[in-house]
Amino acid sequence: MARRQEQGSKALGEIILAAGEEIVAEAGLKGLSAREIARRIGYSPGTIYNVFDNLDEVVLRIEAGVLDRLDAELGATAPAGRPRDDLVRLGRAYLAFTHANARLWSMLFEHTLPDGAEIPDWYRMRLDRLLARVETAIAPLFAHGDQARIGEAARVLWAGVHGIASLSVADKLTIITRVPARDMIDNLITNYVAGLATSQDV
Amino acid sequence: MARRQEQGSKALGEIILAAGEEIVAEAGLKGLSAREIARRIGYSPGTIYNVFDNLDEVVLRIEAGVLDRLDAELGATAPAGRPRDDLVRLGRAYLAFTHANARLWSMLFEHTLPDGAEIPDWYRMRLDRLLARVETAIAPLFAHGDQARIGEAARVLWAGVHGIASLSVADKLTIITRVPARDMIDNLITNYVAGLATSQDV
DNA sequence: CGGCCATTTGAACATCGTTCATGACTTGCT
DNA sequence: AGCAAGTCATGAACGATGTTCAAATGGCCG
Repeated sequence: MARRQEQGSKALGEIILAAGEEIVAEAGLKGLSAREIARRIGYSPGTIYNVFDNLDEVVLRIEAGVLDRLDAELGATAPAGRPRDDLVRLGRAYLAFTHANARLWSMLFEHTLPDGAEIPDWYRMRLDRLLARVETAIAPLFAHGDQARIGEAARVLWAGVHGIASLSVADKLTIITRVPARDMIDNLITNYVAGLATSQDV
Repeated sequence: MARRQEQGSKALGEIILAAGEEIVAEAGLKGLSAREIARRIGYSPGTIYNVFDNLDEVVLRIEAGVLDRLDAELGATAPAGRPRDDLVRLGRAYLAFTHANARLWSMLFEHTLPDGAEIPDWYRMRLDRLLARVETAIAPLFAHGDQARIGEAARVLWAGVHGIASLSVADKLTIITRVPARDMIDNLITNYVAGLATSQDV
């Protein structure tokens, strides 16, 4: 059998990625396998390796799609120039996304490349794009053009929010009186920004 | 062949865990397999299942050992009653540990339990023990006995530090001018604590 | 109609987690 | 001492996995 390609008008690669994403959303990264993808799309396992080098590449590309969707959702909240509020909006949107896409989002951190492998540029660019949103929101707190400090603060805060969301989704951060992750993120952002204000001025 | 148990004076379970930890330290969670453990300790794969229910249990117990070691290292830095300094000391010790034990520590977050499974109590207790250290260090910033707020702040800060260390080890947080994770953690703690001071008082 | 060639296959290899009937040994009792 | 009971370890077996690649297929062009 050959020449099937045109079936859905979508390229085979996209069909594979769509099926893969579906699997991860349903069963987590552990449920993903070349054979399961093949089963769903009605191809044989070998076919996947005609399109991608290996499963890691498939995973990485699914992740890229997730990052794109996250970026799109964050884009819905336009910064208004008030750092705390803008950052809280971003943080909440981020948290909402991680909960609405828990398994897909967990994948980004459960998955690790084999030893030698490097994170591809097109992946790193997507991370930077997300960070740029945080930088934009936080920038008013710093002297104009102090890009180094802005970049650091954005990464610190972003990583912090990520840590909360991460531990929260994995349920590794419970407290007797279950404080919602949302409150924790508000707490982090509010206090961090307040702290910045004591040392830094517009 | 039976009755080998006493060989190293250590119980078989401990031998398995030691071998497992060695494997993860060398090759990461992906390198761990029942068969590889068996190979190293000179037993057959089946033996491991006489001691543990499944590999997840082995992993969880290795993780518990790592948490114990981390706790021991954090214990070396006794709090002096100055929150910012105490917290920075904790944060740096934490970061140092994660870098000295990168693969073992990454395991804690790469590994996820199958769908139904719950995190065991003896595991959760170890997390709480770590958090208690942060609570102790941060407590002076709050009104005596305000345990709820102390608990929340400790978790917020701890998760934040975790996020930085996590993204840093995974190399997912680079900035043009590579800011060291150590500076980022100092930055987070300093500003968060300063922010707390503006709203909260002793 | 014939042949080229991109596309797809599926068997094959080495690995994995897990189970469990079988066997080998120790121990304790008579 | 001899035997039974009980403990511990085995390793083959099952159904999975990622990955490779020679072979088979079928659409297209001449």
